[in-house]
Amino acid sequence: MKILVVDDEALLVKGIRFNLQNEGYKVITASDGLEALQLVQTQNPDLVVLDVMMPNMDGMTACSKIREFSDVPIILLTAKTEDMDKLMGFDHGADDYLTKPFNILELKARIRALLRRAGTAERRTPSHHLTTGSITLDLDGRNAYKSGVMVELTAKEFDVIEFLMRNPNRVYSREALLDTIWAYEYRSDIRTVDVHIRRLREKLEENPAEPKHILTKWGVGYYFKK
Amino acid sequence: MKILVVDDEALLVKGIRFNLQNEGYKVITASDGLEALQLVQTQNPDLVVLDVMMPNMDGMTACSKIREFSDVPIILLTAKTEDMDKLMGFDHGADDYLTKPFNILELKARIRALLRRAGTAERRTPSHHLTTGSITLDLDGRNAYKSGVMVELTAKEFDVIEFLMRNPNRVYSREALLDTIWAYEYRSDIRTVDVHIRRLREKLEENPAEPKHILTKWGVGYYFKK
DNA sequence: AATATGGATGCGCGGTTTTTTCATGGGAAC
DNA sequence: GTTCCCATGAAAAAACCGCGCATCCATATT
Repeated sequence: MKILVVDDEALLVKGIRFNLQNEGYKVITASDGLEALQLVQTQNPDLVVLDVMMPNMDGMTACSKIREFSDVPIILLTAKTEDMDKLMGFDHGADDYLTKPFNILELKARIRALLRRAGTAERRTPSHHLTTGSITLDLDGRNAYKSGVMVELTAKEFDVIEFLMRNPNRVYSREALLDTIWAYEYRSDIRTVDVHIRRLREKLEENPAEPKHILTKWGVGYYFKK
Repeated sequence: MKILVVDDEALLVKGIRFNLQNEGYKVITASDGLEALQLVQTQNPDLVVLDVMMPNMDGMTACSKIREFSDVPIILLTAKTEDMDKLMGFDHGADDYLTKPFNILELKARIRALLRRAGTAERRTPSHHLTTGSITLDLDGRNAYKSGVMVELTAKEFDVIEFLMRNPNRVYSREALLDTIWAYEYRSDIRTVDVHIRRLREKLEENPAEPKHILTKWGVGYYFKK
């Protein structure tokens, strides 16, 4: 079981890490919301402990954003009880809350409870997502997430990346892509595929010039590397 | 249990907050009727304590307006016993009344009683509402509320928005909407969907030209963003 | 029965966004 | 070094949506 702990107070994180590792959990850490978002995406933890007060992106916002693409159980930490009130009002999608300073035993108990619940209880509305590395497709909303940040895709762009991600590590010629994705539409120029690949790289790759997932097979076509 | 306390006398609010928090309740506050209306809408408290004399919108009016879209228990506070007589005459939908100055112990007792009663009553007749942001659907009355203000919807309009709000963040093509909402009726023109979406935006969005919830997914269809 | 009213539907124009096409330069393969 | 092949920028072409307005239809009113 892998737990992501997010807080900008290094000492507190160190303490939690020590305690949870003693309990047999794997622990990864982040010090702000943005980092947290990326780690949830790339490391796929089984549970997240998230502080509310943080630089870059606060815990509430991070929580909402994580919920856009993941159902991982989340525990929010807050410093004051008054903040807690505010927290409870809005639906950030957190599963549990804890006020600082807290008893480490209580945190451990709540983690156990949540993991048990997540393991048995049926998920809320089963969300339809497709994830590889830092790229996630939201099949319902027809959008993508790059390191947890939403990226809007056009209709054709989505069709192309969905097909490639559903059949990873497999090379498709431009003709094949036109046949499957453009199907019975007017048969367009073969270079059209290139342009869509370019747009996808611009939107989804960290460095579009050196793509890590949306790759070219020279003289053959394109493929999605998992 | 979350309680909304509404009064323009800051000192009194502070006192009530202190006492109720000691009792283990979460407390949120407002200083006039308008603010109260919004908080009931967005924060969904379990009980409301409402002063009658207030700027912007008095407690009686606020009470009536809250009743249009919520069954939350309400306790009205009034300064003079004479006003109380008047109050009792009209039906504002309040559940209990208290004359200032009151004993804090009495307020606490009445809150306990109301919450207990609501706890059992709610299980029998759950109120049917669907809320996101400033938009609320009244499933029984088949009307909508925009920031607490009632908006009349026609039959088809209600069908469309109800379906979209029950399945938020999910894109539906016009065909899919016609199939599910228009079901077995005569299959109308695909543009019909556009027109209903337009009407809904005019009625429910703050700025219909820049909708925040009822959104278009270019080349695909429409969706309700939560 | 005739008329009025309000909702649902159909159509087309104009502006916007997406998709496709095209030209050019730079890399990869041999 | 030569020959393909692909990436990139720009711009044309096509597709699509929003909106006003006309029409159809059902129900209520007189």
